[in-house]
Amino acid sequence: MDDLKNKQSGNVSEQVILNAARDVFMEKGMDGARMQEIADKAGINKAMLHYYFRSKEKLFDKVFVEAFKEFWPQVQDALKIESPHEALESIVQAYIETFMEKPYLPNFILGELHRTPEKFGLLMNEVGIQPKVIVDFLQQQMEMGYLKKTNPMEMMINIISMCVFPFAARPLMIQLLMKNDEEKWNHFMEGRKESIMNIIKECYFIKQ
Amino acid sequence: MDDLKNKQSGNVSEQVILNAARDVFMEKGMDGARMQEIADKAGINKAMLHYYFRSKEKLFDKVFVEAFKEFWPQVQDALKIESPHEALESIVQAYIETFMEKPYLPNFILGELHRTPEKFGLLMNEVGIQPKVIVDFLQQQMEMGYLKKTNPMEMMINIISMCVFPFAARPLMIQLLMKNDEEKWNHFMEGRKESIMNIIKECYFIKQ
DNA sequence: ACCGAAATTAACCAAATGGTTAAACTAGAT
DNA sequence: ATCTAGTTTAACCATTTGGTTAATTTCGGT
Repeated sequence: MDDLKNKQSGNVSEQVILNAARDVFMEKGMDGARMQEIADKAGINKAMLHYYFRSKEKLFDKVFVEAFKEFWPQVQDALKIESPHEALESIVQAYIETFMEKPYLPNFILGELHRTPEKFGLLMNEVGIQPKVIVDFLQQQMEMGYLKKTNPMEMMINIISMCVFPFAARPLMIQLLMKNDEEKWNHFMEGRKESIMNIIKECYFIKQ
Repeated sequence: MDDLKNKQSGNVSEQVILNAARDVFMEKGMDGARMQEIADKAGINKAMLHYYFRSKEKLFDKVFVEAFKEFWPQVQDALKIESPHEALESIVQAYIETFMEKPYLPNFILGELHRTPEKFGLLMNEVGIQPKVIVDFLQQQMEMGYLKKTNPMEMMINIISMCVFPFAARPLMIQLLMKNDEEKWNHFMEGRKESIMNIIKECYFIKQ
């Protein structure tokens, strides 16, 4: 009856809760999420949520940090590549592929960012995020003559904008541009990896 | 004592409520907003909200449609200009300037978009929004040889992404890139009107 | 001065919601 | 078998929240 309930090992339940919490928080945001819904999705009693994570806010923070940790390293790793072309290609790929797998993530982060901007800085530190690494990387490449000399911050914002914004506007795009065909959107985003690289090449790489 | 209370004229109170509701909904979103806070900000009794707008949802919808109506026409008007260069410049300006005045608007819209994607299509119709007009415009210009022949949808997404995304990520940018200096961010966005145009020119205009 | 309709308020209500508690259960150690 | 510490649950609680009601006020028209 109570099929695969894993009693003995406490940390299993903890992970079950975190998974359920991630799903619900990602979809509804902090304000829209309900502890009961998380408990239901985890298949446990609501009191367990508080037993493992004291409060809704604590649970949310854990989910938030975990989500962030899941995607930022991929961006950071991309910068370890020497060739600027490959590095930028990796960044574009990291953003688009990570978010293709977790389409709710961008809006989740952006929403939370507006809800509690103060808390955000602290959490960023905890995860060790420093957008300056991208700016610095671009600046270096410019100074070494591998990229056109422009404003590196502007360049970073442009690249991230083109990668991330479509995810933020995804439901709108699917409805109004893709005639409700999700697959069409996925296909579009697949192609964008290359098409964004073309823009980057045309605008930022030195033609020879 | 009760200074400038405007009793008799119903539509005045109605507008007072709508203004307060706009402020609160924009900042907190539908889920985070509280009817009491709206009433307080409007300086009236909570029951008045329901007297004029039946329910929270009805009030929210009104605010949402009104907000949308406020900015979309500016985008649409920009397309009436013949010269593609000036038209695109107007679009970039319309987005950036509108959102500079209402920095919460993008996140408000994007958040709602994820909360109730279904409702969104209906509201879009009510306001008369049709992103296809931009795509069509670009396609025309390409066929007439004024713009490079590329995927017009992709081009539109790129332009809108570069214009709008920084607003969605505004608190993050201010904290991590601007050292909490909001004015610096405003200055950055001022400059972006031109810098985005440069990208557009380089990638999409035909060089002669 | 008075009437009636619209506007406004205080008090109230039911449901939802985050959180708590005390008791019961589980499993490994002795 | 029993003890104990960690786990799980049902029932409960206080507060919040959207919404309602009935009475009162306001004000233009007569």
